Amino acid sequence: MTDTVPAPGPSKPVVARFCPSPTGNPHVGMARTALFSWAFARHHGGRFVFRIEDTDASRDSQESYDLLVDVMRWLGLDWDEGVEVGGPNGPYRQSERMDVYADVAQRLLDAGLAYKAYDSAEELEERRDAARAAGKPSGYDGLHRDLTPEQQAAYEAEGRKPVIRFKMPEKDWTFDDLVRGPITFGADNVQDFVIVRANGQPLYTLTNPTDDALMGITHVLRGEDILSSTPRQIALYEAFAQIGVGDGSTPRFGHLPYVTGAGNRKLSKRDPESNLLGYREQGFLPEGLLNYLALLGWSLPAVDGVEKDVFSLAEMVEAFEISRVNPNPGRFDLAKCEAINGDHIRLLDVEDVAQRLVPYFQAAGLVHEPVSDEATALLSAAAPLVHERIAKLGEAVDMLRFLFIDDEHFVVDEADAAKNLDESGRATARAARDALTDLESWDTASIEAALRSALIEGLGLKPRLAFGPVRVAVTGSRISPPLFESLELLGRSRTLARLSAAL
RNA sequence: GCCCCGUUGGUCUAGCGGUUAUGACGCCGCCCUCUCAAGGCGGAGAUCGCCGGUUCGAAUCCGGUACGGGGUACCA
Repeated sequence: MTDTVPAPGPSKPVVARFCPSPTGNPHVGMARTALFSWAFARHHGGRFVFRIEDTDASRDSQESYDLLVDVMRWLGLDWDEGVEVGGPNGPYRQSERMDVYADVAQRLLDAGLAYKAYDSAEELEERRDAARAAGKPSGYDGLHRDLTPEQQAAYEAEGRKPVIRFKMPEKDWTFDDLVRGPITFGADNVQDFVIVRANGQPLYTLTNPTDDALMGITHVLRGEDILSSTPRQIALYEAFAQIGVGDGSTPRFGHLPYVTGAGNRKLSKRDPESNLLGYREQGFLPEGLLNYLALLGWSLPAVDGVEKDVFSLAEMVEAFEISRVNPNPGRFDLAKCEAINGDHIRLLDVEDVAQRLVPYFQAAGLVHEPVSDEATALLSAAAPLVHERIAKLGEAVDMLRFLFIDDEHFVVDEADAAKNLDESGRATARAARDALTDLESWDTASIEAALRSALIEGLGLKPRLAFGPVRVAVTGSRISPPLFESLELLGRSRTLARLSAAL
């Protein structure tokens, strides 16, 4: 359980996968699972498969599917095989593979490894309650395990539709979890389970191992929530070996801890906090979000005793050792996520920042489609002013609004105006206007020199008091990007107009 | 009820039998400074869930126990 994880067979290359079901919005826990599985595959030079498990028509949606693909691409977690890109083991949407599952189920039935069970929901519940009351595990009791053809016919005659249950071999189940080490489930605690519903639809319990076997998956990294279904899947693999589904091997399993939210609960799809799209809308960088998510349960090994918590995907791939994954759940801390994201923004070239800002300014209606050369130039010139001031791209919009907004829509924050543009503030603004009116050269250095001379030397003001009124009058807020640079970008006429308007 | 997993400052995390228990986020203070940030420096904050055991020595190994989480579906 330390160091490199051996592949199941000798020199068998790693094949990992991510296989969400398309329900609701993509969430952060999902992204973390995808990231770890992806990083594992990439670290070992293996393949990464992206499959969609849409076997539950009542919960799955096309919209959710589209979002999933979109978000994986946005994150930059590329897949070698799977949905949208195809591959040798397709199709990769389970809804398109129903014939495969029907065939596998039939073969399990034929081999006597599964059976039809006719229990009604009420009967099952009754017996479950009884077992519970007796202090025993509450799974299926195997009542219909060995029905005779006559008994089956009798149930059929009653009009009962059978489910197909897999016949669990009676033995203890031990597997060596990639992140948790050896885990054992006693024979009594893993009962026969349903693999095909009464209406003929296969369940996850069947489709997931079937596809993993058929797609040659060697390492299954998934959420802790399905840890306890692992013995069933292992049993199924052993059955597959008998009926010739897959290559007869069983993958290794690793169960990743939860990402929890504000309480201590697993972050669910319904928590707004967990919505991946929300992070994109706010201006999280994929590299920032992924970096933070990586930190939830994993860390880059220290080099010379120095721990590094801001890193690139490439660095993660290089160092990603599954044995370093922490088994205990981690709470999603938005403040830290933002801090890490801010670090990544600062790591970007300014020009890159300017480009990435475009969609946010468009969404705010400050830049229009198609993007004009002027807008591009202004954004490029303005990006340096906010580059180290934002933690999320979206924050740049408010900071730079004064530059992009047309003069009719420009508004000054009332509270800030009240404080900074009182009588003396207006006098300061007037002096600033006068000093700037005939300035020879409209550039940052000249503007600064002129204002310092007029306001600090001329009026004898402290810098803080001198520039406050100008800042509020021109940018609309007492908090702004650096003043002189801002004025240069705004231009002389607009600057003067705003100063005048403030008087 | 039964089964499984987990437990190091508020949060994340390092640690693999001997450390003044690591770092990050957050918080507080100072410096820088035209505001806000960024950056720099410093600080507070952990009897490593608890009880026993092994050992010269335990956050690290073992056993209990408490608490938290998950499963126990014709969801995944």
